[in-house]
Amino acid sequence: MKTRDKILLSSLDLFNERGERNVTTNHIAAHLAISPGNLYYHFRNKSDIIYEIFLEYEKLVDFYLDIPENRPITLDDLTFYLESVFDGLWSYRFFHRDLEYLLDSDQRLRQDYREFTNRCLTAISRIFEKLAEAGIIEPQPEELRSAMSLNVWLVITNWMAFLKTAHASEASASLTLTELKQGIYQVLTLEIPYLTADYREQVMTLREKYRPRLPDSVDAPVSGQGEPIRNH
Amino acid sequence: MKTRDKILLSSLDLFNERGERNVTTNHIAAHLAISPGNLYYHFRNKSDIIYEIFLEYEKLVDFYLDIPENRPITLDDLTFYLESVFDGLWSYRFFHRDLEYLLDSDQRLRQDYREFTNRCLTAISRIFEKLAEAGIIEPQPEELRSAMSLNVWLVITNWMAFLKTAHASEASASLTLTELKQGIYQVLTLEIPYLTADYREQVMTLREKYRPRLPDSVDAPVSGQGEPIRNH
DNA sequence: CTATTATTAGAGTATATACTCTAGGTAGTC
DNA sequence: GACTACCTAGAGTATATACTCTAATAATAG
Repeated sequence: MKTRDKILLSSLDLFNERGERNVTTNHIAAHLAISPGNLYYHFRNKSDIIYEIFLEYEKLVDFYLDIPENRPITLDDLTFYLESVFDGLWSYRFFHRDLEYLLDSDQRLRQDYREFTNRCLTAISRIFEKLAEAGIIEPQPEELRSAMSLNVWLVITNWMAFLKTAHASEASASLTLTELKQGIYQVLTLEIPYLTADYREQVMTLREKYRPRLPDSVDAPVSGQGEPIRNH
Repeated sequence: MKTRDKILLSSLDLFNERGERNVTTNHIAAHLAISPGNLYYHFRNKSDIIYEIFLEYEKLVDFYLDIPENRPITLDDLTFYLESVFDGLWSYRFFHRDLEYLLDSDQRLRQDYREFTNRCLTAISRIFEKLAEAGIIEPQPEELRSAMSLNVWLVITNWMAFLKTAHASEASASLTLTELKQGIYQVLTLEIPYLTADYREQVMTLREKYRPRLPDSVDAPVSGQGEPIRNH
């Protein structure tokens, strides 16, 4: 594998694991056992590395969110969208964590991310439209649909961050797939009221699959003392 | 005003304006025209400053979210909660921006924030319950109510961040009150399906007040080139 | 084989950052 | 007036960070 690609991969891993803020170019080079000079031969600066990683992320999500226009949408499609998007979020989770800083540091990224967001919002809205066409949800006026899409976007893009903050320890290792996928549960919660009678059962069953098990519950009552603090 | 309090105020201002990451203790001291030594006489380190600011924030929100248990809840109460919470978010907006990093750097903060989140979720859930008791929304089973509360929390706490990313320029000055309050519009969108016939009109009218004006619309189509980039 | 280009090492640098240390002032109190 | 507790200045420091520079080594083309 090309050094350039190794740099991108390692950077992504380290960013995800420790947060972009805590990962320096020297760390990346050290992790790959290459020299800083070598790293800077392949990338002009840290921003460029991040930008290229974003392009990959963007491509991945755009690929997942390609809505077929020649056939009706199914519940399987919906499941696929949700699973894929959360997988993508997981793979590039560092990105949303430091988003504001990253956008402030790179105007290209800001511009591209803006357009990316708009594409996603459009896609979500289109999915709602097609779900309605398929008789899975009731059709909604454009204005409501776009407000709902925005809410879906907010829940999706911030679910990971919420999970991290809800945890008693900073170790990302403690994040379980169950918790991650509980994001799907939350998104489906948004759709419940709009389900048609025909599909209500099916979607509720689907949602149930992602329901958090009690011991993991993040919003459990805190009447007790909570876990004791470790590793401080 | 005591130097200690001036430090807290200036820090909050600078953090909000430029982001915690971009504000050093030296900046804070310089901004107040005091020496770094002076600053460190009053605070052991940067984390302590942030922690105290969080305590203020926490107190403010806890105060706002005090649910009266001796009388039914009204639509005015709901408006007050929403307005207050968004005002609070605005005043301490730096906090949610760098939340993950801050929690990773300070275990006290992590623990407190966890409990704070849980109190807020409980309060939101309680508001839903009382809205149902007041006949404003249909009563919902506990499980749905808590999932909905979590969604409300996600929308509220991340609305500001979304706005910032949706903007073409990094200048926070460009954030308008209209946009900020559009967060309320988004939250009320979540409640629409649950409104009772009796109150539907009223709530929809309330929501309409926060509806974004078209020129400011953040999710406007991007078919054009978008605004030209300035100040880069 | 040679000339050119691509890649790499690794020492080095300018700047920044969180924080320390010492010495000195100020305000109140007996 | 002297003692004490509080407050402040400002120079200084250890460490980190993003990035540069030079020289050497591989790879490739003709």
